Amino acid sequence: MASPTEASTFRALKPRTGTEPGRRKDHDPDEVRRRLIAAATQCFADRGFEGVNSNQIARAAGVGVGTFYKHFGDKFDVHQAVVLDALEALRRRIAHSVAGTGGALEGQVRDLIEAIIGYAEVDPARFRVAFGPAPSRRSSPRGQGTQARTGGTARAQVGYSTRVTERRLAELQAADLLDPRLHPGVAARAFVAMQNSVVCWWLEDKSRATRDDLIETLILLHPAVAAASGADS
Amino acid sequence: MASPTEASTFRALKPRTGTEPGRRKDHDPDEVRRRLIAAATQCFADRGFEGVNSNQIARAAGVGVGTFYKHFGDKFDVHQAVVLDALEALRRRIAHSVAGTGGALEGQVRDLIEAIIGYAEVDPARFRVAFGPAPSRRSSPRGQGTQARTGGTARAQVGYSTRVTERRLAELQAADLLDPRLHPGVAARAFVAMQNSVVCWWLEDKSRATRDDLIETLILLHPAVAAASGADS
Amino acid sequence: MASPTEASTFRALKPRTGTEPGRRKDHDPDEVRRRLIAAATQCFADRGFEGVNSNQIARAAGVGVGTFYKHFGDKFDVHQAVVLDALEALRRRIAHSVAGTGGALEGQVRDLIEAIIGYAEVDPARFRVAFGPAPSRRSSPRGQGTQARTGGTARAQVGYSTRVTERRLAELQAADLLDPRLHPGVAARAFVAMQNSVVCWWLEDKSRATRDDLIETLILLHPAVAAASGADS
Amino acid sequence: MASPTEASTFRALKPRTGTEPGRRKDHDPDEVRRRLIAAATQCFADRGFEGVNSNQIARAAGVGVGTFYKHFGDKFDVHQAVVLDALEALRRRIAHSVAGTGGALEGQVRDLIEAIIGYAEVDPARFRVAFGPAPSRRSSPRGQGTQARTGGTARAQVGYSTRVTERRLAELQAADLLDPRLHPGVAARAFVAMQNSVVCWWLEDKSRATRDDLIETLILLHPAVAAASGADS
DNA sequence: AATGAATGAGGGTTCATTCAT
DNA sequence: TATGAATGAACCCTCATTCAT
Repeated sequence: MASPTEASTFRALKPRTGTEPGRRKDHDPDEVRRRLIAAATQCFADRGFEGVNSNQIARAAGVGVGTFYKHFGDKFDVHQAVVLDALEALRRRIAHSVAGTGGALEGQVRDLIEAIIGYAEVDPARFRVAFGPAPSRRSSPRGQGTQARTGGTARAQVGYSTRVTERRLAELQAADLLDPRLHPGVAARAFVAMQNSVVCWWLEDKSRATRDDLIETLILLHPAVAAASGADS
Repeated sequence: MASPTEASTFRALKPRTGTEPGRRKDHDPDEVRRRLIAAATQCFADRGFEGVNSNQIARAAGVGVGTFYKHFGDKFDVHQAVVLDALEALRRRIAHSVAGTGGALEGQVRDLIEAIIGYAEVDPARFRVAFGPAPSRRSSPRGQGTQARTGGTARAQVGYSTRVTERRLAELQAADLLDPRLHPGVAARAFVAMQNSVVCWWLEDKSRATRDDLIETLILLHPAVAAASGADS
Repeated sequence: MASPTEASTFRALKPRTGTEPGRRKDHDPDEVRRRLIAAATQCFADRGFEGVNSNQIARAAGVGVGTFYKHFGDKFDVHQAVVLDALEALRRRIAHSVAGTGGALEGQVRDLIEAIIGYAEVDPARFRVAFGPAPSRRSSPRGQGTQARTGGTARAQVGYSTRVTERRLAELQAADLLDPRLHPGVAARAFVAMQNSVVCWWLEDKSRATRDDLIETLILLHPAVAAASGADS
Repeated sequence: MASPTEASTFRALKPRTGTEPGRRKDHDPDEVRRRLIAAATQCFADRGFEGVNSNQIARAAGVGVGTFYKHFGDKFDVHQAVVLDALEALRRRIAHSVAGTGGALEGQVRDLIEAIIGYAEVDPARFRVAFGPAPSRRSSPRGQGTQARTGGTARAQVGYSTRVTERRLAELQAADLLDPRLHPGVAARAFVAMQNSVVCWWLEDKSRATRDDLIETLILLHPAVAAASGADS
């Protein structure tokens, strides 16, 4: 009866397409979303954007693939979400940190950089995913052939910080506190790139430089300090 | 400068096999390799690293897929080769350009940056491929399971320029010409990142800033200028 | 005509549960079922049977997926229901239309065809769904492995009209009013196929032929007319 | 040495992504294509268009999936190819068959129908696939929402026969040999639909009618015969 | 040496179906 | 009773890689 032969009959009946569904584990509707984002962050940080796939992220979040696609259009979408979350968290941290500071320019810059590095230390995985190299949306599956280079995600990622910095530099320039030869747009982009690159690199192996080396160096290279005019530096 | 040690960084560039004298332009293995690299550069520039595959590169080079694999282990290998070639070309350009310059520090920096931008303008596709965001080697396929983050290619790419810059900064610091708070390793990395990011961004749309804005800003932000000590700046 | 036997062909049309008197328009199970069928009809007409899924139909009907499965086993079931409803509506229309007609054979055929086309014009979406190409039940999922070709739905769809027509033709043949070489079964099937095909084609773009062209042609090709014996045509 | 531990090391080396390739089984480049078409024909005939997938077709043809996609864009493409091949084969058969016939209209029609049925008998699988219900291209994977209804394949399938028939009928009408009330476009479409439907139905179970019943009935219902004008019929 | 047809693992995505609420 | 979040098998298709020619 319980012969192997019968066992195979059993197997033939089991498949029940439609699969084992919905034992609710959680109740909060976007608790799942959060779990997915967290899982994705960890996966991206560990194995790189290209090194993970949607199934793995879903599994890591403890949900089915389908659930992943209920929440995000694709892998790029989750990445985007990670970036946006990180940006918001960082923004809050900066706002909070700079809040008190009043006058000294270098003090402000120091606060900013301390905030950034503080955030990177508190949540290194998220920092690296959000501010490390941006994934480029594979031009298009079955698509026609648009330019790929650094997809829209990158924009969002770097765009915000860049714009804020650019505006600040322009103000300083208008107030004659900054070398007029400095182009705010270029400088802003430059600073964001250096900051992201350097902090991610440091996170990979903190023994590469001390926290202070990092901070002091970034301060010295921040456009507002590096190109400050007047009797400053 | 062109010491044997440094030369070794540029592995396998033109093995210079004995075929030289009677080379039939089309079947010279070197020629094929060059065609493959050129095709890859164009493909990567046009559709992004992720947007192309080895077959397409082979086709673009006018050779069979098999031939591609005779010359390169995979897509990453060609990319590596593009980077190496670009690095060598840039190194030559810089060497040539800076050669004459003797004294003024800022003058040297200016020459360096002019050389970089000059190169970017002369061969923008190659510049963007070599100095734009580095491809990350997908961990799983054929891979052993290592950390993915910015693969070995990135190292090579950014490593050389970084090391050179770092050494230069250390020298300046030793000569008391640079703020001692600046960490040469961090600063070097920061400068290379900003330079790559900013120039690639500019190449995408040159109307974003004038050539001069770019140059002046990069000079001002170069560690050697930004953190120069003494009555200089 | 409306004998109990025939009525049984139309299974489950409006179970007429006891809820009738105090029915809250929105929660009457019958009302829900109707809404689902209407939504399905529209979806199928718009995007094709393969182009829609059960969730979309449920959403279009303004109910949850679960509710869909309370009423129908799957997509094929709703399609079946649409067909059955259409068949019933068409049957009523024909019954009504032909009712008065007494003698002339061609007159009867004309009435029949006018009724069909009239119905197609009144409710083109339903006509196309019910009488256009029948969906074929995918064999594997949940399926046992039977031959797929034109699933059971098709049977119902075409079967009724065909049987009625076949019987009618057999009668005419018995009365010596029809060419004896004509095989009623084949002819009935042929007529139903041509009628469905032609009317659906016309509905896609009515400028393809005038309504009259359609009617006259279908009459001429109706077996009872085409193969009429005697001094008729 | 040959401990279980080591075995697992082995396993880790084995996968060799890239898979067992290219032992050439055949040499003719489009022998493979033919095999794929034949396999597809059989699969479609057996399990319906929706009942098969590209992997199954590939396997049935004794090739890998990749090879399938080398030859056809997707499942619809093979189906198209089957249709086109069938159309061509049928066209040749008809051309050959009707060649000799000179005068009598009914004789021509009989030859045509005999040819069609002859073809259906010789290659029933192909006939059913090519002239049975056409697959409708799933509006679009990830697409926007175009009208789906009977895709382009159907067009090709039915279009050719229809156009030929239509032209023929128009000629007869011009020659006053056909009832002027008959609309050639409608009639042609009607005939093709009835013929396809009836022959496919018959092929499913030949005991449904004799070969002769089929032929005689189709002749009687062919527009050129059914609506012949003059003292003919 | 060069070729390119062939390969199949694996990625992205859909959807019929269930069941806790 | 109605809901709809959750599920994962199954689908389509790509592409790195091999090897017979």
